[in-house]
Amino acid sequence: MSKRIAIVEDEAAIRENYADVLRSQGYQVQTYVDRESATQAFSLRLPHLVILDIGLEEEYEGGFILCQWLRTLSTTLPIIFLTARDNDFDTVSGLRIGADDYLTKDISLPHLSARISALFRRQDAMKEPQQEDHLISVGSMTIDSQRMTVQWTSENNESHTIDLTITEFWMVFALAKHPGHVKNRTQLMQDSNIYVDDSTITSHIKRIRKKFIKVAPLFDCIETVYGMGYRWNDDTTAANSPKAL
Amino acid sequence: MSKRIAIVEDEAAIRENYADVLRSQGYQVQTYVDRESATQAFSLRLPHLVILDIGLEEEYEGGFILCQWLRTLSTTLPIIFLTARDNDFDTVSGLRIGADDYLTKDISLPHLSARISALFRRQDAMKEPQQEDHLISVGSMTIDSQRMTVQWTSENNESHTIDLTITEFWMVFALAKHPGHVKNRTQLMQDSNIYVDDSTITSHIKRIRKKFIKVAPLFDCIETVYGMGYRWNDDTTAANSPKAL
DNA sequence: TGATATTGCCATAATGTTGCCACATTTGTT
DNA sequence: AACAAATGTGGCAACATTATGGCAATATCA
Repeated sequence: MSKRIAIVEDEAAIRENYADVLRSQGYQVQTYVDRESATQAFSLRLPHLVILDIGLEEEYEGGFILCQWLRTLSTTLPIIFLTARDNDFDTVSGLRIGADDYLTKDISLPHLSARISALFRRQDAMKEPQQEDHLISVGSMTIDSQRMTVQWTSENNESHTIDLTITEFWMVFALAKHPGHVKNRTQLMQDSNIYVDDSTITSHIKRIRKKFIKVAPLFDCIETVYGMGYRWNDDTTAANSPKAL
Repeated sequence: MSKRIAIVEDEAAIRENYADVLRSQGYQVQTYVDRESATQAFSLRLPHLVILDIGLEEEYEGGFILCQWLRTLSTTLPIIFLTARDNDFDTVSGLRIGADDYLTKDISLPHLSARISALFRRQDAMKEPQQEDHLISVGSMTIDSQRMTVQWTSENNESHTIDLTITEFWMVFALAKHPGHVKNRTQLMQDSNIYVDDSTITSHIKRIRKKFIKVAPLFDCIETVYGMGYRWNDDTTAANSPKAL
């Protein structure tokens, strides 16, 4: 699932040099010699980043044309010009046309690679800015109500997805929404939109615990409060809890 | 509503020069001399873009520190380093720290201004949903919403056209637009502009899957979420881990 | 117009989920 | 310690949802 980078450059030596370096950084790199082959490939599938030379063989401004055409396809695709020409006029034109960066070929490879990862960093950061609403984090657990998924991050920082059914999901949701608060069986039923026998709630809790323990053997966030119901104990809550029985 | 740009720079001449130029471009510009005053102002309200000098009076690396601090406040705020130092080491460090661009002070003003507007253009483009984009790539799939075509690129890098009907196309589009998000049957109906029996949605999914599997036998991007609906599982989405808050 | 493609829906099979029971275990009380 | 109440566990049947193949109705196109 690494990012795909496309390089459009007519000079073979430069092209392969950059391609090799980027491949060694873990990117998937495809190279194109002229505008035509690039156009053809891009209309089938867009890469995650395009690096363009301006002059392409006969086409003195082939890169510019390609950039403009790409921008009609996607307004968000990152485009970098990488060219021998070093003059403000070209730079400004390139940026105006919709490039995200404009670099000259005397750039060092670490520098290029740093700019690329900065561009990707920015893109990833922008991807989900307003996602906060659907995300609820409690201790090691993250609930996403849009994806309807629950993720558990273990101590070694690996994150596992807990595969819950709808009823189980709503029950975890109800418990985790107010960590430390005891919910009795009636409340849990209401929150999960079911009306059933008390024993059924017990069964659900049983299955939920089992699913969590499967990926986190030490899981004990669902505490049973004898005679009252259940309570979600996140790691921090447990530490701050004054009474231990 | 014009964008607010903050400049943090200790040399008065340079500071005012840039500020004037940017103001003439229609931006609201605030200037700060040292890290302390900038920190104070940013705590109250973040600008839309920050331009930083690295060396601030006594603080040789004040800009770096400020950048790191800003990144803890916002991962998306555009930050540009503008400095006299011209060496790769600083550039790469700056970009690593989370800057979006790193420019030297000998840059021409039109060039600077072009870079700023390119940065804003990118930000604005990412804010809007991909509605505008004709081409959307999700994992191995590329959707052309104008030509209403879907391409699938297999592992051996061959690309196949998936021949979908209009209804099927809208359904794939609706699912792939938010990879990982669960869509129930009602939502799918709305997105596909049809109002039919639930079972009909099941049938459509069946036919869509069949068509994908015909060219990609291992296709399993459409996951059924029992009792909730369907979800498009992009290869990259699965690896998405929850972020720390 | 006929030929073809698309669509909605049904019957049936396959699968996933839920509710609850019997029994074991724990907890709180006398 | 003895007891009653509450909870944990495994399992299973009932139920709900989805998958599949097929067919008729409708739409589309040559």
